[in-house]
Amino acid sequence: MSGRRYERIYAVVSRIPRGRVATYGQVARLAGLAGQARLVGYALSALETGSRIPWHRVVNAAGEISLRQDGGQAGRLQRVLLQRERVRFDARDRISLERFRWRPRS
DNA sequence: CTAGTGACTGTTT
DNA sequence: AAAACAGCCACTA
Repeated sequence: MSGRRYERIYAVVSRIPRGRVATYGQVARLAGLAGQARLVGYALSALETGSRIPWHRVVNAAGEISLRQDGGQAGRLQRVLLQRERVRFDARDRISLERFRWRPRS
């Protein structure tokens, strides 16, 4: 099912702590796949419902939730899951990366 | 093998 | 500030 690249991506996403978010590009870089942000989105879309991977902590470079396909259902779920972790959204439905971006040590 | 697609992003209009 | 463009590459048909 999952290739080597997907596993690396999942391993990075799993390290994002509660109350923090990472961007697709950031996850790609940390997984050793610089410049392949789209692959991260592709890998997350392949996750099954109920997966243990904290997929909801990954947002786009603008600090917005990026889920275009599902009519907004999963997007609303992602927002709720993040708000439960006390991640705040502004009036334009954006998260301040300045405040909530995960900054792993080296 | 080729062509189309997409939970993206940095740069340029 | 917002939209268009051009790279990016695994996956599917």
